[in-house]
Amino acid sequence: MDRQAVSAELLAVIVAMVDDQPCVLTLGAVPRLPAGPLMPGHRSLQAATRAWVEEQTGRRLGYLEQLYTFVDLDVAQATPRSLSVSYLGLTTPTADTGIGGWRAWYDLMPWEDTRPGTGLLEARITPSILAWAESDPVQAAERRQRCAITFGLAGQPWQTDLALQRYELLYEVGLVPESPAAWRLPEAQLVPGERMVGDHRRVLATGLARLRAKIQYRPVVFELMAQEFTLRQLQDCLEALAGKAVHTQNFRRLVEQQALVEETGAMDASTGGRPARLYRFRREILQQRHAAGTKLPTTRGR
Amino acid sequence: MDRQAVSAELLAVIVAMVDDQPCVLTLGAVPRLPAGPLMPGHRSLQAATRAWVEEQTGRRLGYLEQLYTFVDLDVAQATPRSLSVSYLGLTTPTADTGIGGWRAWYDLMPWEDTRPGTGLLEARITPSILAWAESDPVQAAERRQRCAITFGLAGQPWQTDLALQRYELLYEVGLVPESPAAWRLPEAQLVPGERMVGDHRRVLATGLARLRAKIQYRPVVFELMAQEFTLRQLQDCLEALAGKAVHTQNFRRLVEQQALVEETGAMDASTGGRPARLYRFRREILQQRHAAGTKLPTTRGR
DNA sequence: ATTGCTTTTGCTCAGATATAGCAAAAGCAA
DNA sequence: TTGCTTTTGCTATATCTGAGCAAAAGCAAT
Repeated sequence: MDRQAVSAELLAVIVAMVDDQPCVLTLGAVPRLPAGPLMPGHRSLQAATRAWVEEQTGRRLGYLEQLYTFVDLDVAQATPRSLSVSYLGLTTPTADTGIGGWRAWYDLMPWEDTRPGTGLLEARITPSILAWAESDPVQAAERRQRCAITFGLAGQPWQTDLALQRYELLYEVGLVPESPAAWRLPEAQLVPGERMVGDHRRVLATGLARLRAKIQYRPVVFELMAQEFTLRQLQDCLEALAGKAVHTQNFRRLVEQQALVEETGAMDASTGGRPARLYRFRREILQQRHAAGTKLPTTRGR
Repeated sequence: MDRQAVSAELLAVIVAMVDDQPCVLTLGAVPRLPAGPLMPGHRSLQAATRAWVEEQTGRRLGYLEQLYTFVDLDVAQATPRSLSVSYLGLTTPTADTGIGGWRAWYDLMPWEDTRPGTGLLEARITPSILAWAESDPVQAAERRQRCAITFGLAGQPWQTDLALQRYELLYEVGLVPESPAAWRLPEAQLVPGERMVGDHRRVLATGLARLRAKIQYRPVVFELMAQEFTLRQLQDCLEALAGKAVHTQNFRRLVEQQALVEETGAMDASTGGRPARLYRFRREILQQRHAAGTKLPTTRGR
């Protein structure tokens, strides 16, 4: 049997909030995700990932979940060469920066932040992808639909967890420099955002999408929060992760109703306005029921 | 660098409805999942899985999605030996059975079917796991909670998509024969259900859980249905997958409201009662919006 | 002290959804 | 025609959700 022996590599998307910005742990000048090969002595893929990240960054990891596995082909022979198993990890930032550094994930994919601001979508991306859609008369209708769904055009809602689909579309259109289709466009038209080594930006998009989806049905945000926090800080964190704003009062109602948090009794007066109560995550809830996440109150109006 | 070369194996949980029973494709006398190594010439993991399943069973696959990747350890040296990438696939059964055969998944894990019937849970499982919980005074409270959540005891609702957690609990308690803890119990106390090769039953549980979860937020059931079907057949299918019954009228309202299906105009008179309209899945919806799945109407009372 | 600004917190209201049950419609079989 | 089955339509009630108003509680400057 022509069974193929390949090397296996672990790849980690490690997320933390730094200065109220969602960041990802990267290494090197051209950013790359922490990674390392599977080696003898590793008892599991998860343990191996932990070991590599901790060795490369001097940081302890909390939450860690498997993302996706894909195969790297040998370019010349189109033969499997190595297997990459990617993981998503959540932590709180520590004082020492270790070897690696935190990089704001909206510097790496600015189009994922739709909070009031750049106008990047309207000004740059929408025209480009729509032009691409029309450029092939046969598939135009289908392509238009795809653009509308992934980027929330034509009355479609913006869906935060379609991050991967959006990256794939930009890649296909050639709007990111790492795409083979990028030569078709003048460099000035490319979408801003720092590129990464290999297909790491794609893996990052996968992690982003997974995190945004997961947050909605499992209480994982708290892995990113300090021990004590105000509801506003929690909201800011979720808004930063989702890249969109939510209705404050409804958000509070949702969180309190679910009994995800409890008051510590202390207050935080450094808010600039009325002092806010401090809360902590009720860890017991993980054992008391199969707790849901923090659904973001949506807006009706488009 | 002591980089480890391992072999990679693909493993597939292929599901179809056969005679209104959810079944999984297995091979061999002691059931095992279709599998095969990653080989030169395979362009992707997904393609490799397709190839293997089609070769081993002579069956074309429709939907296919990656489940999970884990590493098999060399028992003696605790060194990684091979990587298994598991997939979940959905099809409709064809007339020819190929080499493999369909096996009802509730024969493999009877406890996952809670529709009126066996009383397996109350009579056999609940007492055993509660006894296990109490057997360690220190962890008793915690264990009791875990049992209650995973198996829906003490007022907790039964959650269909905790199939993996339930299997893991049974494994830990030693109620399944493949568990190393099974020696502690007399064989008559073991939970019924055919065992599988290696840890395939665990992989099956993973697939089951994923399918049950996925059905709720993406319209994948239709991959298991015939071209045309009555709403009752659709409901039967979902009930069989979820292993629990739902309120018929509300189910119909949910499905129609979402515009997931459209009438074909034809009727099916073979129902035994009033003839039912035939429907088909509106495939367009996949392109028109990011369509949701068929949420199962819940019941308030426990 | 008062005014203005900010943020937190409490509350309400209308529209939408969900659960549950009643009952008629439409077939077959005895 | 009667009894049985399944499909289908409809309604009452409870709950949830989106949206907005406004008071409470701090700080800073006047």
